[in-house]
Amino acid sequence: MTIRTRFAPSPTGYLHVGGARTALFSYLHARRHGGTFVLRIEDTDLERSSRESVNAILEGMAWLGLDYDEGPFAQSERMDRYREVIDRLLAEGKAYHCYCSKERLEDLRAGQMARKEKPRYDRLCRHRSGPPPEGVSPVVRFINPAEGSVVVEDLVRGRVAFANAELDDLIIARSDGSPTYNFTVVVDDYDMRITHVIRGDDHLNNTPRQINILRALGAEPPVYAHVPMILGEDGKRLSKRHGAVSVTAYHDEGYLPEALLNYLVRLGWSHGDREIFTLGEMIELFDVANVNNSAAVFNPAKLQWLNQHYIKESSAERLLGPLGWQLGQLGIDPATGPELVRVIELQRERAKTLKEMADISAFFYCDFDDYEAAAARKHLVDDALAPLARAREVLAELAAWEAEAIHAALAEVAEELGLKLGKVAQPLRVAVCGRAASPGIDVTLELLGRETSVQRIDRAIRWIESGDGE
RNA sequence: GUCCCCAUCGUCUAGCCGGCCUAGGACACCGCCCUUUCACGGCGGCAACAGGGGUUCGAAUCCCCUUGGGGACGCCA
Repeated sequence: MTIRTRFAPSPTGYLHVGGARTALFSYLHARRHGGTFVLRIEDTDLERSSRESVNAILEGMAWLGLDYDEGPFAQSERMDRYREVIDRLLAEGKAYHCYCSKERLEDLRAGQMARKEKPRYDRLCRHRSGPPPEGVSPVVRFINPAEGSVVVEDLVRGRVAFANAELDDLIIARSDGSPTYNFTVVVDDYDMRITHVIRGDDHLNNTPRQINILRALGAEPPVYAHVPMILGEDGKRLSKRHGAVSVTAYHDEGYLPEALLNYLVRLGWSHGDREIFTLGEMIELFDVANVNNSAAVFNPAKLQWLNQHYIKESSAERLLGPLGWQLGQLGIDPATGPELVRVIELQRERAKTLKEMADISAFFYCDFDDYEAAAARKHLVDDALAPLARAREVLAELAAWEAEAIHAALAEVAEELGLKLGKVAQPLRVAVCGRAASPGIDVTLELLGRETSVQRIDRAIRWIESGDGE
């Protein structure tokens, strides 16, 4: 039998890193075994679902490169099918109408909590006789076995047993007739012939209910694998207040999808001491059975390290698109300055994100407004006037405008003035970049071009002379 | 509260079918080196088996309890 996995997000927001990780695991499991990866949109809650969220999820998946073989299927388009199965369960006496009001249900719950019991439906309507109450649209409840237990043989958790006595008759259709989550999941996984359900830990408790429904339908349950949750730094479930959690936010912040994927796969899974995996390597090595069983704290610093790693390892061509996009966000058109590939080669080891790379490379393409305060205070001082002026003269006359010649010229200026190279290079750097950090001053000047370099040196000299730094 | 799950450095983890562990790697952090700045790189350092009982010649590894954390308990998914 060929393996079929699925990712089934509900479109109530953006693709979350937690969701992305379960998607990745499901994807890897399918790919690893030459199976099929299905994408299903769980939008039975029309109130909270939106088209924008669906698009955001699709975009996130595409950016990460998690391609699916079937779907996206929308549950909202399968309502007839759910209705059909509900009717069948009703007809077979495996489900019943419940007329209990929300108020009664709330009171019931409150009373049980007060008695330190687990809140569950008391099955009043299951044993109700006589004509149905007037004017009440009932919900449909599934008849859960009252005794015995359900054993889940979970691929990551191992054997987990739940007593049926802990479960109640859950609602499978609302009073408006629409089906609920635990029911649609079951019907879909069944209809779509899903063999392996890989999902978040938070669904482990739903599993026995789903298995019971599956059995009532005469179906064999799939294999389950419940992967641990991702927590924030405070140990609480990861959410927006922990910072960026949506996949697109990471794109916007200048992360490479390969870095996010690599980070995510190492959250709960490992292969010896290895840290770096390409998607292809993950497919080759990943095994859900090796997924950890404890929750993991999301660590942005490590993600950043991986991102920097991939920035360093990628070809300059690979970074062209993403960096161009970042520059565009700054209102810069890369065509107006030095060749982007050359800039990338100079900056790739100096940035943890592409956004940062755009920030520190902007000066190549447009004039900056102000000098970085600390840098100017330290380097654009009276003592810098002489080296700046001399460097300006020499550079303006330089025969060949290329790094080697520039370096030689600056070294000569330093020697001539009896200064260390740093005393020449640093003021120059601040003059042309606006900050005290940049690639080597020689290549920086080369890429910037003679005209711009000289202009900016003049500007710095005027700035010092006018005492703007005082 | 009830049920379910989890528990190795600050974080991700290796180890987990017991001895090779004076517990390994990575991130972060701290030093040193390289150096025209910032990075990169190199070298070194700090730092953990939650606690208590068992089982055993021997436990991070197996069992139990405690504690701590997470999750579920909805006409949300």
